[in-house]
Amino acid sequence: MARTTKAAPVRGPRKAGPEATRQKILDAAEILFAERGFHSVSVRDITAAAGVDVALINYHFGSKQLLFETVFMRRAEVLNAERLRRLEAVVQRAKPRAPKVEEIINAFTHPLLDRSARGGPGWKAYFALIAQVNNSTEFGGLMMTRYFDPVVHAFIAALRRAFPNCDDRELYWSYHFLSGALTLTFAETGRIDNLSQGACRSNDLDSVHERLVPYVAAGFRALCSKSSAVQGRRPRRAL
Amino acid sequence: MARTTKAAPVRGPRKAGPEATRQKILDAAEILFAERGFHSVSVRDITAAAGVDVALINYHFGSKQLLFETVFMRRAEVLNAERLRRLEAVVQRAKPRAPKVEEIINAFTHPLLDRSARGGPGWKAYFALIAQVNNSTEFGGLMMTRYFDPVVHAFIAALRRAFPNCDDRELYWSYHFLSGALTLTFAETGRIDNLSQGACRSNDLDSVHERLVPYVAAGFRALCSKSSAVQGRRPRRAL
DNA sequence: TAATTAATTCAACGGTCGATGAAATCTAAT
DNA sequence: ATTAGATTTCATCGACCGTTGAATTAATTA
Repeated sequence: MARTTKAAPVRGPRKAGPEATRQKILDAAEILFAERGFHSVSVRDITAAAGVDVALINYHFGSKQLLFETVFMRRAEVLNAERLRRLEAVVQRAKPRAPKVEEIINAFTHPLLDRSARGGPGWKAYFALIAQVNNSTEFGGLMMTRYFDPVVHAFIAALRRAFPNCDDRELYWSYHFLSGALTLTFAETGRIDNLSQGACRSNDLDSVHERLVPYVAAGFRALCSKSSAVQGRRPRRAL
Repeated sequence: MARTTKAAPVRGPRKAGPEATRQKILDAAEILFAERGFHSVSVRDITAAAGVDVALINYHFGSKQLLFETVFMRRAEVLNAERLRRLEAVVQRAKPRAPKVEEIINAFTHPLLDRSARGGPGWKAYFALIAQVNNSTEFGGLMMTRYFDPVVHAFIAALRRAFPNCDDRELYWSYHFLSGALTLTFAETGRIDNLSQGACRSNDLDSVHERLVPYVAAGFRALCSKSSAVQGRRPRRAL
């Protein structure tokens, strides 16, 4: 099994070493999982791309599945820390009032879209992976909940104060729509490029963000503003 | 190879026959692909669930990949026909004015959400499959474009008349956000159930639809109404 | 330097994968 | 009933899967 002793070398930079191996495996796995999904990537694909021996995945991570979860977790912690920090900053700056909806949404989305746009290929692959996991019946509910629930709850709490008369269900469904729009953006499937015949580009994340924030903010306001938008909308004609 | 002669038996109901075999395979494949994804389902899984011999997948469909595309195509044609019909009806009824945005969106989404809610397990699985494909880097851009572009172009055209002064890019991005929100809904991952601690249920598609339409309509209006929402919003502070 | 442990390499395990050729069975037309 | 063709069954192909034990090398400690 993997290292059972001596937490970490705690030594300065070294020529190579086990930690470098771990990172090479994680980096290669991240990109391959993002491109082709968990099941269609073999451990031999990963170790070949990382330039290491096949046995090292099981030595360092225990199994292919645990490697997958390690990939997923690695960057989640970095992200969540910054998202909570930004959210807190926005809330403090607006006190004693609630922040604008756009500011709350931006605190939630900017740390993601900014890294996908400018964080390098590792981050780009990571978000493409998130897009797959979020929409998969197999992993979706469990893994996203495990790693991202705290930050989402903080996000919802901030919005709850911005819409004090709003039923929680409206907030949750509004978040659900934001989540779908955001993760499809991460996937960068190229579909919008085909559809618009080049007028829009999947990888132009700054353009997406510029539009996502007002779009979603308007959606939140439509559902969550005081007089519940859904209840008294119209005689509830058949869907 | 598969049937090369005699287009179809063109005979009344029969006890079994090759067409029944084809349908049993398609039904089993649809559910398994939706639950676990293309690569983690084996042809033996499918033929076992369908109660037929392994060799029949290659005999009737040529390969596992072609079976997948047949599953994808089978219900797409039915859907697109009804969506175009509904859109046309909405446009005709509103003449000479453009229909309300909500009506256009509803013509696009209702045929999908209604079947996912009340069409039986085959339809439910089919939409979960769509959710996976739409967000996958591997298949997303190509397959969605191949099978759904015509209806999306008709949908965009109707919205273009509802927002006559709107740049096409705003329309395409707005559609992109709708697509993401809609397909995450199809996935029914159970995430929103966890997040809301039961207040919202992934499988309550009527509640989602009630909220999706006004949410998305508000988003479209925010981006697409006359004075371009993005251009003159604010001094374009750094994202 | 010798002993100890961590890290890596190598070869192989049993199992499953998608696919297919040949034989058997069934159906339809003569 | 005979024949021809469509469909199904069966056995098996070579390739690849995730994982692991044993041997080897490198690093650390005594």
